[in-house]
Amino acid sequence: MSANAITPVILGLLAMRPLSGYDIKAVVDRSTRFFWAASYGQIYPELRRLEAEGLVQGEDAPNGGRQRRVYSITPAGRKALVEWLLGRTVTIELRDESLLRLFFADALPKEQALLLLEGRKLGHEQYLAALRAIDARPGQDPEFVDLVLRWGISYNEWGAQWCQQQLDRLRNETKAA
Amino acid sequence: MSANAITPVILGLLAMRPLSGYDIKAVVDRSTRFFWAASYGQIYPELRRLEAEGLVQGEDAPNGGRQRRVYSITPAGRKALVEWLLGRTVTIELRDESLLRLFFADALPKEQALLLLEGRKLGHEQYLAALRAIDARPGQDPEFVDLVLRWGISYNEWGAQWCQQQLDRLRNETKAA
DNA sequence: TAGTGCATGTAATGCGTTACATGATTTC
DNA sequence: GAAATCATGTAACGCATTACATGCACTA
Repeated sequence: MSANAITPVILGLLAMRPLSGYDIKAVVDRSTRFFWAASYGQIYPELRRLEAEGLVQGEDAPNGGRQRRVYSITPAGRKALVEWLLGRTVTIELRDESLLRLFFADALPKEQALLLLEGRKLGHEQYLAALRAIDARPGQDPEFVDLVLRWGISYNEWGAQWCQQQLDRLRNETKAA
Repeated sequence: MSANAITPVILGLLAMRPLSGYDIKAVVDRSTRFFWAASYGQIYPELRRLEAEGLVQGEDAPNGGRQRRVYSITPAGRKALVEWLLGRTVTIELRDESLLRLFFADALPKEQALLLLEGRKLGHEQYLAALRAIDARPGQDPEFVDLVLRWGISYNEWGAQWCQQQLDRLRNETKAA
């Protein structure tokens, strides 16, 4: 399997149930997008490539006159998915602009630098609200899908708390000095 | 300032001290790389562009016969940096392959799925070791640079603990069932 | 004198996003 | 009948990484 970034996403989602390219995009936008995004420009060509490799199989399933092609995973596709799941992890990339700002915040007066920390805290809280809205259906999802959602919630709770702690610490230092 | 991804990194680092393109790459590889990477292919062209815009200023500073050009930030560059620092944050992207695996781990037998969680925990612990090695010089760095390093350490501590908690929980559930 | 580190730079490549085009169906 | 949603697909664009090219200086 010569993979690119969405390959495992497609195989992983199709391993749960058959989906069209459109469906895949919609599911990604509600789930993995938080740590792994995807666009049509990747999905459709990749579905065709995976079908040519025999890892997925497409079937025309129009809704009335509206064309629609639904893909299922093949046994070979399942095998490729498991191999990827058990292979060695490489990518743990974090691209966090708010953290970058914090890193350079010494260029600001202390007051304004603390504002950046408050902004970051707010970001975590908003993210948290979005994830909790998704969490409205307990027990609906497969166990590990749910686990990752919990991760997102815990991470943002932790992140907001961390910001608050640092705000308290830095404000005390300022006062003490 | 028409900015791309490394623009603020360059301005931010030059606000601390003058550096060559080579230096910038080296500093990034030891610091921001954990949440914001950079390559020569970005740095050198961008330095020239920023110089043309008057945000940085280069000066030839050869080491013997070895050419070398050191850049400093200009007042206009400092202004642009502060604007970026106070502007609105957008990018909070997480691209975490280990999380993606966890998300699809229902495709594996429970035993192997738990192995993924253990692998993630190990990843956090290794990351932690790398960050603690950097932490060997307390008080050497500017306050907020240090803050971000602390963030990295706390984040990985939290992440490893979270993995352990989930491992305990999932193992108990399996036993109870 | 061979290898490593300092130092700059570009061309090719790969990749993903954005924007656009098309058209049917459902909903208000 | 307009707007939103379903549905597929591609071309252009932007951007960053990789690989390569060059050459000096130090050190083992």
